[in-house]
Amino acid sequence: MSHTVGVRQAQKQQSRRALMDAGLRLLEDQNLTSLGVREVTRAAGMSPAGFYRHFRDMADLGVALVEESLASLHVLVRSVLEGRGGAEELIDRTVEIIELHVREHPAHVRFLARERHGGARQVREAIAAELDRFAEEVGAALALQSVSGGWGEVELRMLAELYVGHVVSTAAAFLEAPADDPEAARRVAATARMQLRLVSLGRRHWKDA
Amino acid sequence: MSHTVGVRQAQKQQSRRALMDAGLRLLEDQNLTSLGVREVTRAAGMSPAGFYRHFRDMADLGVALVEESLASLHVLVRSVLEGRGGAEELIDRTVEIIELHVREHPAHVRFLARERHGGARQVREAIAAELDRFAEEVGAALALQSVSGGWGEVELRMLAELYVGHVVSTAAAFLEAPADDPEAARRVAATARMQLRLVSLGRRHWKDA
DNA sequence: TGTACATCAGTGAACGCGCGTTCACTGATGTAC
DNA sequence: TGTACATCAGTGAACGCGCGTTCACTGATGTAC
Repeated sequence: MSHTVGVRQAQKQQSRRALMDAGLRLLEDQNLTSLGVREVTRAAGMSPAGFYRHFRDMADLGVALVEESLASLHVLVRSVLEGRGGAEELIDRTVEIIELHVREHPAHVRFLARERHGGARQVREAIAAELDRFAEEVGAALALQSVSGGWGEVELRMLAELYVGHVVSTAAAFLEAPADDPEAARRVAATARMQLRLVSLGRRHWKDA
Repeated sequence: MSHTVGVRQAQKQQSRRALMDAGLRLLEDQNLTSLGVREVTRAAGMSPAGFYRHFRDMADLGVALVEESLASLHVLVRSVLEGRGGAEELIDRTVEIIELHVREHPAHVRFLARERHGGARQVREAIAAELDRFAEEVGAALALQSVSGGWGEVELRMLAELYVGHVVSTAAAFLEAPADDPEAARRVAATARMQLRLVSLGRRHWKDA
């Protein structure tokens, strides 16, 4: 047998998960600033005092949720950037991945959209910092593409931010599409693809001007 | 003298304003769902019970704030759309107007950004409906431009949504730029202008493809 | 393997507090004559 | 203009309630020998 963590530590991990899962579920209908310690522990089947064995306060749990949510987003960004193929295929694939991500992690996406401009500074800053890192990563990937020949750092960054902003908008739009209306999701996808195509055209002619 | 409203009605109006102003101020640091009746009335210099002479509950006050915030946004959208001149001038003017608006109504803009994906459904829906109307308005204006010759309804709508999304992102970016760092605001403006230029290029070549 | 002690995740009771909402009221404003 | 009554925005007290946080505790798990 390989090394296993102690039973006690494993149980603690499990309780922490229960708290985070309960929090994430409750945050589908409310903001972090109005989420209560008793509310979360009740939903997680734990006594109120137990909360403090895991988190200093609610903002602390919020930051933990940011990390988790962004880790899953990171996977999305990477898989988009690693894509090979022509511009059209890349665009189709990107939109597909966004839609899939929203469908598989709706609570995470909703949490990020909600708290990105929410009331808890720590959480807001954690999200902003991570989105910034994404823009950097995207910028580095764009630099490698032949379409970006002769582009300066500032231009690459501006384009990267345009893309990141677009991903955020599109994810939010998928989230708002009612689950019982597949047509709405299809419209969101079609719009996102066209918008990416238009941006792609702009890129190709940027150095003509 | 022309007809004046009664003294009583004018005083009531004033109290309502005091409540909305106090609410807007308090909402700079927190979400609507965590804003309290007692908190707002305290800040407005009124007894808690007085609140109910003006609003049914907090969400009701929230909706009133949405209407006010979007009325001021509407002015922004119209003044952008009415602009005449070449593409470059239009872009410069648009970004200037966004920056000015954010600087003059920071609390309104912050409120909209925060509650757009916030916890109160009524408020969220009020904002979404109004942003939709903006997109429609922008689409109608785009249809009149010569660059859009031969564009279908769906294409115009997709472009309008791209623009509205960009305005929202840019406004949020201006908001996040520290007030004591004019260089940060200048960077946001420069990025926004470049992005609009890139989109503009994409538009011009859309029908070539 | 067994024993004696240490650790610490989770408990349950207790605290003081501010909350939302209701109620009968007050007194300035409005209205009818 | 003056008088008598109606309206109603805002008050202040009261209610029951759930909140966040603390505390000494319990008992399962971990560790040293």
